[in-house]
Amino acid sequence: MIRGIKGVKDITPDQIPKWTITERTAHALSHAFGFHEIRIPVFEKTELYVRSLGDATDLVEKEMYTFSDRDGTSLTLRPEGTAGVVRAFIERGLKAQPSSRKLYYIGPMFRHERPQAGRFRQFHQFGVESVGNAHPDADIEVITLLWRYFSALHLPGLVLEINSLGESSDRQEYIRTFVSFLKGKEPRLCGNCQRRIHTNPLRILDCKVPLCRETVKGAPSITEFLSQPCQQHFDHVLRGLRLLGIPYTINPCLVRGLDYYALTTFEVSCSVLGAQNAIGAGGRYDGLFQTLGGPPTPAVGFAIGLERVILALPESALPQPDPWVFIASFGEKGREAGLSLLDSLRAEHVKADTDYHASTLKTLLRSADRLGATYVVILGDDEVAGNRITLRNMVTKEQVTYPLSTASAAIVNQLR
RNA sequence: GUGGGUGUAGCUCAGUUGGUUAGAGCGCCGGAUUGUGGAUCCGGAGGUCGCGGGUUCAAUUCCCGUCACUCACCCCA
Repeated sequence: MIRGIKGVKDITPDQIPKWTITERTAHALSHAFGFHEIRIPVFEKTELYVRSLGDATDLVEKEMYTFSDRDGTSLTLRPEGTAGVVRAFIERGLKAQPSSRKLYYIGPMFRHERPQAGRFRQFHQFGVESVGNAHPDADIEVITLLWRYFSALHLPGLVLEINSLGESSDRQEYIRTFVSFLKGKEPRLCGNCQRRIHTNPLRILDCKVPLCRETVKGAPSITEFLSQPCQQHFDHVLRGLRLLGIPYTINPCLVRGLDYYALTTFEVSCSVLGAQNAIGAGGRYDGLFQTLGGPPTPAVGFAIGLERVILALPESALPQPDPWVFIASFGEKGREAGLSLLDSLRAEHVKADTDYHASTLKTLLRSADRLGATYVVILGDDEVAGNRITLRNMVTKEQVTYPLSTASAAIVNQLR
Protein backbone atom coordinates (compact mmCIF):
# COMPACT_ATOMS: atom_id res chain seq x y z
CA MET A 1 0.00 0.00 0.00
CA ILE A 2 1.24 3.46 -0.82
CA ARG A 3 0.74 5.70 2.15
CA GLY A 4 0.37 9.45 2.33
CA ILE A 5 3.34 11.62 3.27
CA LYS A 6 4.29 12.08 6.90
CA GLY A 7 2.60 15.14 8.38
CA VAL A 8 0.36 15.57 5.33
CA LYS A 9 -3.27 14.92 6.19
CA ASP A 10 -6.40 14.07 4.27
CA ILE A 11 -9.40 16.15 5.19
CA THR A 12 -12.15 13.53 5.10
CA PRO A 13 -15.86 14.30 4.60
CA ASP A 14 -16.63 14.05 8.31
CA GLN A 15 -14.27 16.97 8.98
CA ILE A 16 -15.58 19.16 6.19
CA PRO A 17 -18.28 20.93 8.24
CA LYS A 18 -15.56 22.34 10.49
CA TRP A 19 -13.49 23.46 7.54
CA THR A 20 -16.49 24.99 5.85
CA ILE A 21 -17.38 27.15 8.82
CA THR A 22 -13.80 28.30 9.44
CA GLU A 23 -13.32 29.21 5.80
CA ARG A 24 -16.73 30.82 5.37
CA THR A 25 -16.19 32.93 8.45
CA ALA A 26 -12.78 33.99 7.13
CA HIS A 27 -14.27 35.09 3.81
CA ALA A 28 -17.26 36.81 5.40
CA LEU A 29 -15.31 38.76 8.01
CA SER A 30 -12.54 39.72 5.59
CA HIS A 31 -15.18 41.14 3.26
CA ALA A 32 -16.87 42.92 6.14
CA PHE A 33 -13.54 44.59 6.94
CA GLY A 34 -13.00 45.59 3.30
CA PHE A 35 -10.34 43.02 2.42
CA HIS A 36 -10.14 41.38 -1.00
CA GLU A 37 -9.10 37.82 -1.72
CA ILE A 38 -5.87 37.14 -3.58
CA ARG A 39 -4.71 33.75 -4.81
CA ILE A 40 -1.00 33.32 -5.18
CA PRO A 41 1.06 30.30 -6.25
CA VAL A 42 1.99 27.55 -3.81
CA PHE A 43 5.58 27.69 -4.97
CA GLU A 44 8.05 30.42 -5.79
CA LYS A 45 11.73 30.88 -6.38
CA THR A 46 13.60 29.93 -3.23
CA GLU A 47 15.32 33.29 -3.19
CA LEU A 48 12.01 35.03 -2.44
CA TYR A 49 11.67 33.27 0.90
CA VAL A 50 15.33 33.47 1.81
CA ARG A 51 15.35 37.21 1.19
CA SER A 52 12.09 37.98 2.98
CA LEU A 53 12.22 35.62 5.95
CA GLY A 54 15.93 35.99 6.67
CA ASP A 55 18.62 33.43 6.00
CA ALA A 56 19.38 32.80 9.67
CA THR A 57 15.82 31.84 10.57
CA ASP A 58 15.00 28.22 11.39
CA LEU A 59 12.35 28.28 8.72
CA VAL A 60 14.87 28.98 5.98
CA GLU A 61 17.72 26.98 7.47
CA LYS A 62 15.94 23.69 7.87
CA GLU A 63 12.21 23.73 7.25
CA MET A 64 11.68 24.55 3.59
CA TYR A 65 10.61 22.12 0.89
CA THR A 66 13.14 23.11 -1.74
CA PHE A 67 13.81 21.40 -5.07
CA SER A 68 15.39 22.12 -8.43
CA ASP A 69 13.41 22.91 -11.52
CA ARG A 70 14.57 21.28 -14.75
CA ASP A 71 16.72 24.24 -15.63
CA GLY A 72 18.34 24.19 -12.21
CA THR A 73 16.36 27.07 -10.69
CA SER A 74 15.80 26.49 -7.01
CA LEU A 75 12.11 26.48 -6.15
CA THR A 76 10.37 26.20 -2.78
CA LEU A 77 6.87 25.25 -1.66
CA ARG A 78 5.58 28.30 0.17
CA PRO A 79 6.22 28.13 3.93
CA GLU A 80 4.05 31.22 4.55
CA GLY A 81 1.96 33.68 2.58
CA THR A 82 3.30 37.18 3.11
CA ALA A 83 6.34 36.93 0.85
CA GLY A 84 4.26 35.77 -2.09
CA VAL A 85 1.62 38.44 -1.59
CA VAL A 86 4.26 41.17 -1.44
CA ARG A 87 5.93 39.79 -4.56
CA ALA A 88 2.61 39.76 -6.40
CA PHE A 89 1.77 43.24 -5.16
CA ILE A 90 5.00 44.66 -6.54
CA GLU A 91 5.05 42.61 -9.73
CA ARG A 92 1.40 43.21 -10.69
CA GLY A 93 1.37 46.89 -9.78
CA LEU A 94 -1.50 46.41 -7.35
CA LYS A 95 -0.67 49.74 -5.78
CA ALA A 96 -2.50 51.32 -8.71
CA GLN A 97 -5.73 49.54 -7.76
CA PRO A 98 -7.26 51.06 -4.64
CA SER A 99 -9.28 47.89 -4.08
CA SER A 100 -6.14 45.76 -3.91
CA ARG A 101 -4.41 47.27 -0.92
CA LYS A 102 -6.21 45.17 1.64
CA LEU A 103 -5.70 41.56 0.75
CA TYR A 104 -6.43 38.18 2.27
CA TYR A 105 -5.63 34.60 1.33
CA ILE A 106 -6.54 31.10 2.42
CA GLY A 107 -4.51 28.09 1.42
CA PRO A 108 -1.93 25.41 2.14
CA MET A 109 1.60 26.09 3.38
CA PHE A 110 4.50 23.64 3.64
CA ARG A 111 7.18 23.24 6.26
CA HIS A 112 9.46 20.27 6.78
CA GLU A 113 9.06 19.83 10.54
CA ARG A 114 8.48 16.83 12.78
CA PRO A 115 4.73 16.63 13.06
CA GLN A 116 3.00 16.78 16.43
CA ALA A 117 -0.30 18.01 17.85
CA GLY A 118 -1.30 21.11 15.87
CA ARG A 119 1.71 20.95 13.57
CA PHE A 120 1.82 19.44 10.11
CA ARG A 121 4.02 19.50 7.05
CA GLN A 122 1.16 20.68 4.91
CA PHE A 123 -1.11 23.00 6.85
CA HIS A 124 -3.46 25.83 6.02
CA GLN A 125 -3.38 29.49 6.80
CA PHE A 126 -5.83 32.32 6.59
CA GLY A 127 -3.87 35.55 6.40
CA VAL A 128 -4.42 39.21 5.66
CA GLU A 129 -2.07 41.94 4.50
CA SER A 130 -2.98 45.61 4.75
CA VAL A 131 -0.60 47.37 2.38
CA GLY A 132 0.36 51.00 1.99
CA ASN A 133 -0.87 52.47 5.24
CA ALA A 134 1.64 53.41 7.94
CA HIS A 135 -1.03 54.72 10.29
CA PRO A 136 -1.53 52.76 13.51
CA ASP A 137 -5.22 52.58 12.65
CA ALA A 138 -4.22 49.96 10.09
CA ASP A 139 -2.63 47.90 12.88
CA ILE A 140 -5.80 48.25 14.93
CA GLU A 141 -7.94 47.15 12.02
CA VAL A 142 -5.88 44.04 11.38
CA ILE A 143 -5.73 43.02 15.03
CA THR A 144 -9.46 43.64 15.34
CA LEU A 145 -10.19 41.37 12.40
CA LEU A 146 -7.98 38.71 13.94
CA TRP A 147 -9.78 38.94 17.26
CA ARG A 148 -13.28 39.13 15.78
CA TYR A 149 -12.55 36.07 13.67
CA PHE A 150 -11.76 33.96 16.71
CA SER A 151 -14.74 35.39 18.58
CA ALA A 152 -17.09 34.58 15.71
CA LEU A 153 -15.96 30.95 15.94
CA HIS A 154 -16.37 30.91 19.74
CA LEU A 155 -12.83 29.71 20.36
CA PRO A 156 -12.17 29.30 24.09
CA GLY A 157 -9.16 30.31 26.17
CA LEU A 158 -7.65 33.00 23.95
CA VAL A 159 -4.95 35.46 24.96
CA LEU A 160 -3.71 38.33 22.78
CA GLU A 161 -0.15 39.41 23.45
CA ILE A 162 1.32 42.48 21.85
CA ASN A 163 4.66 44.22 21.68
CA SER A 164 6.54 46.83 19.69
CA LEU A 165 9.93 46.06 18.20
CA GLY A 166 10.51 49.68 17.20
CA GLU A 167 12.00 50.78 13.94
CA SER A 168 15.15 49.14 12.71
CA SER A 169 17.36 51.94 14.09
CA ASP A 170 15.78 51.55 17.54
CA ARG A 171 16.12 47.85 17.30
CA GLN A 172 19.75 47.97 16.28
CA GLU A 173 20.57 50.16 19.21
CA TYR A 174 18.64 47.89 21.51
CA ILE A 175 20.39 44.82 20.12
CA ARG A 176 23.76 46.44 20.75
CA THR A 177 22.82 47.14 24.36
CA PHE A 178 21.30 43.70 24.80
CA VAL A 179 24.33 41.92 23.40
CA SER A 180 26.68 43.84 25.64
CA PHE A 181 24.39 42.99 28.56
CA LEU A 182 24.87 39.33 27.67
CA LYS A 183 28.63 39.66 27.45
CA GLY A 184 30.24 37.32 29.94
CA LYS A 185 26.93 35.58 30.55
CA GLU A 186 27.35 33.19 27.62
CA PRO A 187 27.86 30.13 29.83
CA ARG A 188 24.47 30.83 31.34
CA LEU A 189 22.69 30.46 28.00
CA CYS A 190 21.61 27.31 26.16
CA GLY A 191 23.74 26.27 23.19
CA ASN A 192 21.14 27.52 20.79
CA CYS A 193 21.12 30.96 22.36
CA GLN A 194 24.90 31.16 22.45
CA ARG A 195 24.73 30.86 18.69
CA ARG A 196 21.87 33.34 18.49
CA ILE A 197 23.97 36.08 20.05
CA HIS A 198 25.61 36.33 16.65
CA THR A 199 22.77 35.33 14.34
CA ASN A 200 19.52 36.55 15.88
CA PRO A 201 19.94 37.98 19.40
CA LEU A 202 16.29 39.04 19.79
CA ARG A 203 15.17 35.45 19.76
CA ILE A 204 17.02 34.88 23.02
CA LEU A 205 14.28 36.97 24.62
CA ASP A 206 11.59 34.37 24.06
CA CYS A 207 13.71 31.26 24.46
CA LYS A 208 11.81 28.87 26.71
CA VAL A 209 14.85 27.24 28.31
CA PRO A 210 14.62 28.13 32.04
CA LEU A 211 18.34 28.94 32.24
CA CYS A 212 17.99 31.51 29.47
CA ARG A 213 14.86 33.03 30.97
CA GLU A 214 16.74 33.50 34.23
CA THR A 215 19.76 35.02 32.53
CA VAL A 216 17.65 37.43 30.53
CA LYS A 217 15.61 38.54 33.52
CA GLY A 218 17.48 41.71 34.32
CA ALA A 219 18.03 42.66 30.69
CA PRO A 220 16.94 46.06 29.42
CA SER A 221 13.52 46.01 27.76
CA ILE A 222 13.06 46.97 24.15
CA THR A 223 10.24 49.27 25.20
CA GLU A 224 12.80 51.65 26.70
CA PHE A 225 14.48 52.00 23.33
CA LEU A 226 11.48 53.02 21.28
CA SER A 227 11.85 56.36 19.62
CA GLN A 228 9.20 58.99 20.28
CA PRO A 229 7.22 58.26 17.07
CA CYS A 230 7.39 54.51 17.69
CA GLN A 231 6.15 54.93 21.23
CA GLN A 232 3.28 57.07 19.97
CA HIS A 233 2.46 54.52 17.30
CA PHE A 234 2.35 51.76 19.90
CA ASP A 235 0.27 53.84 22.32
CA HIS A 236 -2.20 54.65 19.57
CA VAL A 237 -2.64 50.97 18.77
CA LEU A 238 -3.19 50.08 22.43
CA ARG A 239 -5.69 52.93 22.84
CA GLY A 240 -7.62 51.71 19.82
CA LEU A 241 -7.78 48.16 21.19
CA ARG A 242 -9.09 49.43 24.50
CA LEU A 243 -11.68 51.55 22.70
CA LEU A 244 -12.91 48.45 20.85
CA GLY A 245 -12.89 46.30 23.95
CA ILE A 246 -10.21 43.91 22.73
CA PRO A 247 -8.29 42.54 25.71
CA TYR A 248 -4.52 42.40 25.37
CA THR A 249 -1.38 41.78 27.39
CA ILE A 250 1.84 43.61 26.67
CA ASN A 251 4.72 41.16 26.42
CA PRO A 252 8.11 42.85 25.96
CA CYS A 253 9.66 39.47 25.15
CA LEU A 254 7.34 38.78 22.23
CA VAL A 255 9.64 38.54 19.23
CA ARG A 256 8.52 37.12 15.94
CA GLY A 257 10.58 34.41 14.31
CA LEU A 258 10.77 36.06 10.92
CA ASP A 259 13.15 38.89 10.13
CA TYR A 260 10.74 41.18 8.36
CA TYR A 261 8.76 42.36 11.36
CA ALA A 262 9.10 45.83 12.93
CA LEU A 263 7.01 48.05 15.19
CA THR A 264 3.83 46.29 16.24
CA THR A 265 3.94 42.52 16.70
CA PHE A 266 1.23 40.36 18.21
CA GLU A 267 0.30 36.77 18.83
CA VAL A 268 -2.86 35.01 19.93
CA SER A 269 -2.48 31.77 21.85
CA CYS A 270 -5.16 29.29 22.78
CA SER A 271 -5.04 27.36 26.04
CA VAL A 272 -6.84 24.28 24.75
CA LEU A 273 -4.23 23.50 22.10
CA GLY A 274 -1.38 21.83 23.95
CA ALA A 275 2.25 22.61 23.24
CA GLN A 276 1.76 24.34 19.89
CA ASN A 277 -0.62 26.94 21.23
CA ALA A 278 0.01 29.89 18.91
CA ILE A 279 -3.11 30.06 16.79
CA GLY A 280 -2.55 33.35 15.00
CA ALA A 281 0.20 35.93 14.85
CA GLY A 282 1.43 38.87 12.86
CA GLY A 283 2.79 42.36 12.88
CA ARG A 284 4.03 45.27 10.87
CA TYR A 285 6.66 44.74 8.18
CA ASP A 286 7.39 48.14 6.68
CA GLY A 287 10.81 47.13 5.37
CA LEU A 288 9.89 44.03 3.41
CA PHE A 289 8.93 45.76 0.17
CA GLN A 290 12.35 47.31 -0.16
CA THR A 291 14.01 44.04 0.76
CA LEU A 292 12.24 42.52 -2.21
CA GLY A 293 13.17 45.33 -4.57
CA GLY A 294 9.95 47.32 -4.39
CA PRO A 295 9.35 50.91 -3.37
CA PRO A 296 9.21 51.68 0.36
CA THR A 297 5.74 50.57 1.38
CA PRO A 298 4.36 50.14 4.89
CA ALA A 299 2.28 47.07 5.61
CA VAL A 300 0.77 45.06 8.45
CA GLY A 301 -0.78 41.62 8.51
CA PHE A 302 -1.40 38.37 10.31
CA ALA A 303 -1.58 34.64 9.63
CA ILE A 304 -3.82 32.10 11.33
CA GLY A 305 -3.22 28.33 11.43
CA LEU A 306 -6.51 26.77 10.39
CA GLU A 307 -5.72 23.28 11.67
CA ARG A 308 -5.23 24.83 15.10
CA VAL A 309 -8.48 26.76 14.78
CA ILE A 310 -10.24 23.52 13.98
CA LEU A 311 -8.63 21.75 16.94
CA ALA A 312 -10.01 24.45 19.22
CA LEU A 313 -13.37 24.80 17.48
CA PRO A 314 -16.27 23.95 19.81
CA GLU A 315 -19.21 21.91 18.55
CA SER A 316 -21.45 24.90 19.17
CA ALA A 317 -19.73 26.75 16.33
CA LEU A 318 -21.02 24.25 13.79
CA PRO A 319 -24.13 25.29 11.89
CA GLN A 320 -27.15 23.05 11.56
CA PRO A 321 -26.92 21.07 8.33
CA ASP A 322 -29.34 22.11 5.61
CA PRO A 323 -32.61 20.18 5.48
CA TRP A 324 -32.90 17.73 2.64
CA VAL A 325 -35.16 15.10 1.13
CA PHE A 326 -34.69 11.39 0.74
CA ILE A 327 -36.71 9.79 -2.02
CA ALA A 328 -38.03 6.42 -0.92
CA SER A 329 -39.41 5.08 -4.15
CA PHE A 330 -40.11 1.41 -4.77
CA GLY A 331 -41.95 -0.80 -7.19
CA GLU A 332 -41.57 -0.44 -10.92
CA LYS A 333 -43.81 2.61 -11.37
CA GLY A 334 -42.71 4.14 -8.09
CA ARG A 335 -39.01 3.98 -8.97
CA GLU A 336 -39.65 5.65 -12.29
CA ALA A 337 -41.62 8.47 -10.68
CA GLY A 338 -38.96 8.75 -7.97
CA LEU A 339 -36.24 9.17 -10.54
CA SER A 340 -37.87 12.15 -12.15
CA LEU A 341 -38.87 13.72 -8.83
CA LEU A 342 -35.25 13.41 -7.69
CA ASP A 343 -34.12 15.16 -10.83
CA SER A 344 -36.58 18.03 -10.63
CA LEU A 345 -35.68 18.74 -7.00
CA ARG A 346 -32.01 18.77 -7.84
CA ALA A 347 -32.65 21.10 -10.73
CA GLU A 348 -33.98 23.53 -8.11
CA HIS A 349 -30.72 23.06 -6.15
CA VAL A 350 -32.56 21.32 -3.35
CA LYS A 351 -30.50 18.52 -1.86
CA ALA A 352 -32.25 15.28 -2.71
CA ASP A 353 -30.87 11.77 -2.60
CA THR A 354 -31.89 8.14 -2.42
CA ASP A 355 -30.44 4.69 -1.92
CA TYR A 356 -30.54 2.56 -5.05
CA HIS A 357 -29.56 -0.48 -3.05
CA ALA A 358 -32.60 -0.49 -0.77
CA SER A 359 -35.78 -1.78 -2.34
CA THR A 360 -38.40 -2.07 0.37
CA LEU A 361 -39.96 0.83 2.26
CA LYS A 362 -38.42 -0.48 5.46
CA THR A 363 -34.87 -0.53 4.19
CA LEU A 364 -35.37 2.77 2.42
CA LEU A 365 -36.51 4.45 5.63
CA ARG A 366 -33.65 2.93 7.57
CA SER A 367 -31.24 4.21 4.99
CA ALA A 368 -32.85 7.67 5.12
CA ASP A 369 -32.51 7.67 8.88
CA ARG A 370 -28.87 6.74 8.80
CA LEU A 371 -28.11 9.38 6.23
CA GLY A 372 -29.82 11.96 8.43
CA ALA A 373 -32.61 12.96 6.04
CA THR A 374 -34.98 15.66 7.27
CA TYR A 375 -37.82 14.55 5.01
CA VAL A 376 -38.65 11.39 3.12
CA VAL A 377 -40.83 11.18 0.05
CA ILE A 378 -42.74 7.90 0.06
CA LEU A 379 -43.50 6.93 -3.49
CA GLY A 380 -44.64 3.40 -4.28
CA ASP A 381 -46.88 1.99 -6.96
CA ASP A 382 -49.95 2.85 -4.83
CA GLU A 383 -48.99 6.52 -4.79
CA VAL A 384 -48.39 6.56 -8.51
CA ALA A 385 -51.78 4.97 -9.08
CA GLY A 386 -53.39 7.60 -6.85
CA ASN A 387 -51.31 10.36 -8.45
CA ARG A 388 -49.87 11.55 -5.11
CA ILE A 389 -46.80 11.36 -2.90
CA THR A 390 -46.43 11.22 0.88
CA LEU A 391 -43.94 13.55 2.52
CA ARG A 392 -42.76 12.31 5.91
CA ASN A 393 -41.05 14.58 8.42
CA MET A 394 -38.41 12.34 9.99
CA VAL A 395 -38.32 14.24 13.26
CA THR A 396 -42.03 14.77 13.99
CA LYS A 397 -43.15 11.72 11.95
CA GLU A 398 -45.93 13.85 10.47
CA GLN A 399 -46.98 12.82 6.98
CA VAL A 400 -48.78 14.95 4.41
CA THR A 401 -49.75 14.10 0.85
CA TYR A 402 -49.30 16.19 -2.26
CA PRO A 403 -50.40 15.63 -5.84
CA LEU A 404 -47.62 13.94 -7.76
CA SER A 405 -47.74 16.51 -10.54
CA THR A 406 -46.96 19.43 -8.22
CA ALA A 407 -44.92 17.53 -5.62
CA SER A 408 -41.61 19.06 -6.60
CA ALA A 409 -42.82 22.63 -6.14
CA ALA A 410 -44.53 21.76 -2.86
CA ILE A 411 -41.35 20.18 -1.45
CA VAL A 412 -39.15 23.05 -2.58
CA ASN A 413 -41.57 25.38 -0.84
CA GLN A 414 -41.53 23.28 2.30
CA LEU A 415 -37.73 23.35 2.56
CA ARG A 416 -37.24 27.04 2.02
C1' G B 1 17.51 16.81 14.00
C1' U B 2 16.71 14.78 19.56
C1' G B 3 13.81 12.07 23.28
C1' G B 4 9.42 9.27 25.30
C1' G B 5 4.93 6.34 24.29
C1' U B 6 2.12 3.06 21.12
C1' G B 7 1.45 -0.65 16.92
C1' U B 8 -4.18 -6.91 17.55
C1' A B 9 -11.11 -6.20 12.96
C1' G B 10 -13.31 0.03 9.57
C1' C B 11 -12.98 2.61 14.92
C1' U B 12 -11.92 2.16 20.47
C1' C B 13 -9.42 -1.49 22.97
C1' A B 14 -9.10 -6.57 25.74
C1' G B 15 -5.99 -10.88 25.62
C1' U B 16 -2.29 -14.90 25.82
C1' U B 17 2.87 -16.29 33.08
C1' G B 18 4.89 -18.86 25.00
C1' G B 19 0.44 -23.88 23.40
C1' U B 20 -5.26 -26.11 19.23
C1' U B 21 -10.35 -22.57 15.41
C1' A B 22 -7.31 -14.54 18.63
C1' G B 23 -11.98 -11.79 21.52
C1' A B 24 -15.50 -7.56 23.09
C1' G B 25 -18.01 -2.92 22.26
C1' C B 26 -19.24 0.42 18.44
C1' G B 27 -19.84 0.56 13.17
C1' C B 28 -21.19 -2.19 8.63
C1' C B 29 -24.44 -6.06 6.00
C1' G B 30 -28.75 -9.25 6.60
C1' G B 31 -33.12 -11.21 9.27
C1' A B 32 -37.42 -11.04 13.12
C1' U B 33 -44.30 -12.91 7.37
C1' U B 34 -48.09 -8.24 3.98
C1' G B 35 -45.85 -0.66 2.59
C1' U B 36 -43.13 2.99 7.67
C1' G B 37 -36.70 4.56 10.33
C1' G B 38 -34.17 5.06 15.32
C1' A B 39 -35.04 0.56 20.30
C1' U B 40 -34.53 -4.75 21.24
C1' C B 41 -33.28 -9.70 19.75
C1' C B 42 -30.86 -13.09 16.25
C1' G B 43 -27.33 -13.98 12.45
C1' G B 44 -23.15 -12.57 9.09
C1' A B 45 -18.85 -10.50 6.86
C1' G B 46 -14.19 -8.54 8.31
C1' G B 47 -7.63 -9.73 11.32
C1' U B 48 -0.45 -11.57 7.20
C1' C B 49 -1.76 -9.67 15.82
C1' G B 50 3.01 -3.19 11.70
C1' C B 51 7.27 -5.53 8.93
C1' G B 52 11.96 -8.49 9.04
C1' G B 53 15.11 -11.58 11.69
C1' G B 54 16.49 -14.45 16.23
C1' U B 55 15.51 -17.93 20.53
C1' U B 56 12.09 -22.29 20.90
C1' C B 57 9.09 -28.54 19.61
C1' A B 58 5.88 -24.09 19.35
C1' A B 59 6.01 -16.68 19.06
C1' U B 60 0.56 -12.23 18.57
C1' U B 61 3.26 -13.11 23.48
C1' C B 62 10.38 -13.20 24.81
C1' C B 63 14.94 -10.72 22.29
C1' C B 64 17.10 -7.62 18.29
C1' G B 65 16.39 -4.57 14.20
C1' U B 66 13.24 -1.71 11.19
C1' C B 67 9.05 1.14 9.74
C1' A B 68 4.73 3.76 10.98
C1' C B 69 1.79 6.58 14.18
C1' U B 70 1.78 9.76 18.36
C1' C B 71 3.35 13.23 22.16
C1' A B 72 7.22 16.42 23.64
C1' C B 73 11.95 19.34 22.70
C1' C B 74 13.75 22.90 18.94
C1' C B 75 10.83 26.23 16.24
C1' C B 76 6.36 27.88 14.52
C1' A B 77 0.45 29.04 12.67
